[in-house]
Amino acid sequence: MPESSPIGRSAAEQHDVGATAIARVLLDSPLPQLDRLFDYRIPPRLRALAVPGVRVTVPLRAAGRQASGYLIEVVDEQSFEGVLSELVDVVSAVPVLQPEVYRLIRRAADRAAGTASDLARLVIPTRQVRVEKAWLARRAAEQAAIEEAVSEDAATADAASEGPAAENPAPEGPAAENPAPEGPAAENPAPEGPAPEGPAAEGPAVTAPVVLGYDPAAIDALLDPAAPGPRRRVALTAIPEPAPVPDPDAPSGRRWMPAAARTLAELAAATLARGRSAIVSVPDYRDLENVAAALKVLVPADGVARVDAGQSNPDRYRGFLRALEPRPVIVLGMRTAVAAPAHDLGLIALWDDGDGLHVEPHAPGVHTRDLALLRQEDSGAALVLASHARTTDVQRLVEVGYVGELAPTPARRRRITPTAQLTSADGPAARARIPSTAWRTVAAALDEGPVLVQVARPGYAPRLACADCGETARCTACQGPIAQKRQGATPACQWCGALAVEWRCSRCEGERWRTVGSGSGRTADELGRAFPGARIIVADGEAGVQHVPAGRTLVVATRGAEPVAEGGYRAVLLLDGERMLARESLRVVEDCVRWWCTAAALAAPDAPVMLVGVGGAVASALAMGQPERIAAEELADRRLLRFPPAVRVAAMVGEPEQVARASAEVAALEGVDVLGPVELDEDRVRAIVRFDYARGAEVAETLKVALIRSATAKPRRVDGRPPRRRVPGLRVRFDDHEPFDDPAPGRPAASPARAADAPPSGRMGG
DNA sequence: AGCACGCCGACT
DNA sequence: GTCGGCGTGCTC
Repeated sequence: MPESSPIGRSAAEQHDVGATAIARVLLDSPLPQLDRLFDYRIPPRLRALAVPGVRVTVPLRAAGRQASGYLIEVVDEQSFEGVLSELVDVVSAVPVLQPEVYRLIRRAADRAAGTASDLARLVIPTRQVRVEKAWLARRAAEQAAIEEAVSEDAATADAASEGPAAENPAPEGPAAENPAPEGPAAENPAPEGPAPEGPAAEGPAVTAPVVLGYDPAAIDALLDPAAPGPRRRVALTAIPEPAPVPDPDAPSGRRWMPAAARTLAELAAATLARGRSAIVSVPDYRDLENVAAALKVLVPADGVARVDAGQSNPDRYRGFLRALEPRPVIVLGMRTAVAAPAHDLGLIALWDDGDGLHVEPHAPGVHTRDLALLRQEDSGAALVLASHARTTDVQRLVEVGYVGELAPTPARRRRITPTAQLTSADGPAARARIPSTAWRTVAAALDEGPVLVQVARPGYAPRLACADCGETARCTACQGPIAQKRQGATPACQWCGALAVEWRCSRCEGERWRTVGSGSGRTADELGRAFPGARIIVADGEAGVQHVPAGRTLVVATRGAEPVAEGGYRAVLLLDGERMLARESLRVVEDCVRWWCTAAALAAPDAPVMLVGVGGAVASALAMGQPERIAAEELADRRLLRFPPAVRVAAMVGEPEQVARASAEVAALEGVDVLGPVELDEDRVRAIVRFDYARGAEVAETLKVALIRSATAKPRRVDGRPPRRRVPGLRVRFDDHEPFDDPAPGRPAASPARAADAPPSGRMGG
C-alpha cells in the first residue's frame, strides 16, 4: 500500500511516465451492485493528482453519464477485461479516504452486507471548498518552511529526521525555539490557563502523561505495541466517582465530570506524548464536552481534532482535515470518530458502548464498537472499551480471551445497597416510595450536601387509566399512551401530542380518568413534602440542569439526565428500579445496570447509594460492587437461548417472496437458523437470521447477493396490471440492538421525553 | 438510476 | 425482411 499524505506522492512518481497507470475507484453510489472497485485509465494531465484517497469524477454509462467516487489505489494492470474509460477529473488534492480507512469501511460493509460508499458518506464530512483551500495553503507554506530550514542547515538532525515533529512544526508558537523533539506534546506549550493538578508544570506546561487511578504497569503495557493482545485490548471499568478538572471558564475555576471523561483524556494524552495518535469516541455531546475540557489542560489545542456531527459543516471539515495531517493528533468525536483518519494510530478509546447512541441509525447500521474492533485489528493500536457497567458484548470478548480487563483499585469499587420497597407504612416518605432506612440516609446526607434521586420517567403522571374500569387510557386519534405533564395540566398523547380533552375509555366509555404512577415532577412534589426545607431541582431531559448548588438540595433526575454535582452527591437514591426492569426488551437488565451504575458514579467516593425494590442476583452483584458479574450471567442466559450477543443476528425485511427466498438461502448454511417470518404490514414481512460468529462472512455474502437481486429486479406485473411500484425492496440489518422489537411505523420520532413511552413491542422466538 | 440490447409479434 | 414494444441486465 503506497504511503499517502495530504500532498501525496503522485502517480507519475510511482510509475514510469508512459507506463499505464490504472486508477481503482469506489463509486459514490448506494447501489449494492456497484459496490466494488472500477478501473479507469489515468490521463497524463491527472497523473500528479491521482493519488489514493482523492475524490474523483468518472464516466459511468447510465447514472447520468458521470459519477463521483474515491480513488482507492493506483495499479499497473487493469483487472477488468475490457476497454477502460479515463478519469474525468480529480475533484481535489485532499486524500479524504485513505487506504487504512477504506480497509475499515470495506470490512465493516462486508460484515453487514452493506456498501462501502454508504459508510464513506457517514465517515467523510462534506467538502467545504474555502476550508480546504485555507488548509492546503497552510500546509504548502509549512512544507516550504521545512525545505528552507533543511537547505539552510542540512546538518540539523531535527529537520532531517523522520517523524512527525520534524515533518510538521506547529505554524505558530515557539516550536523553533524549543528543540525538544520528544513528541508533539513537547513542542507546544499548553494553552493559557491554570496548570494541571498534580506535579506542578514548569516552563511550557507539558503534562505528565499519567492515568490516575489505574495500575501504571497495566497502562504501560496497554500503550506498548510489543505487549500481548489482551493487554493491549481492554475492558476498562471506569472509576465510579466525579472528578475535578481545571477550567478557567467555570465559575469556580474547576469543572466536575465523571472521572471516566478525565481517564479517557489522560489515556489519549499519554498516547500523544508517545508520539502517536489517539481516537476517543463518546456517545453524546455532554461526554464530548467533558473530554474536551479535560484535554484542554493536557494537550495544546492544536493537538486535538474534533469531528462531531454537532459542529457546523466547516468546523467539522476543519477537524477532519486536522486529523488527516501526517502528525499525531487526538481525534475526539462521537460514532464516526473511530473511522476518522489519524496518523500512526496508537489508541482507540470507546466510552460506554452500551449506550444506544453508539448504534449508527444510517445504513448499514454498524455499531461503533464493531468499527473500533476492526480498526484495532487492522492498525494494531491499543483498544480501550471503557464503561461503568460492562455490556454482554464486551463480556463475550473478555470470556473468549480477546480483550483483557482493567479495573481501578478495589477500594474504588462502588457498592450499591439494595433496599426493600416498603409495603404498608404511610406518611410522606411512603407516598414518595421511599423506604424508611433510605429516608433516614437521605435526611442525614442532605445536611452535608446535594442528594440525587433517579426516577424512570419525566412528567407528572406517566400513565392515566379509566377511573371506572382501570383500562389504560389511550389516545382516541392514534392509540398512543396518555400522560400528564404537570399537576392539573390537560393530559396529552405521548405519540401525536393531541390533548385528551374529550377523552372516553375505549372499553367502558367512561369519561373520568385517574393518574397511575409517578414521573419526575410528581416525585419531586412528594419528596418536597417528605424532606421539608430541602431545595428540589428537577432534571428530566426537557429541563437540562448544568449546575447543582451546594447545601440541602435534592436533585430529581430521569435516567441519563443526571447533572454532576461538585465533589459528588452525598447520597444517591435509585427509585424506579422495578419499573425500569419491567420493560420488555432483550437488554433490559444490561440497560438498567448501566443507568444505575452511571448515576451511582456521580456520588462522592464514600457516599451511600441505594437501589429500591430490586432483589435477586442483580442486586447482590451490585451490592458487592461487581456489575461485571451481571454481564456474565446475562451472557450465559443468552447462550442458552441462542440470543445475541451469544450469536449474531440479521433482520431481513421486505416482500414475502424476497424474504422467503433469502431465508432459504441462508438457512442452507451450517450454523444458521431463521426465525419467522412475521407480518409487519400489508406487504412486508420480517425474518431474523441467527448465526454463529464463524458463519458471519458467508451469511453476509449470501444476503448481499439477495440485496443485489432485489435492487436489480424489475417490477413484475401482477395479474397483467400496470407496472406495480417497487418500493419496498429487501432490507437487511445486522446485529440490531433490539432485533426482536417492532419498528412500529407511523410513530413520531422518539424524543428523550418520549423514549420511555415507546409503543408496545413484542419479543418473538423465545 | 438510465440506457442499450435482444426477443418476439405485426407490419410494408 | 424490418420496425418497434418492452423486459432484462449492466455500468470500468
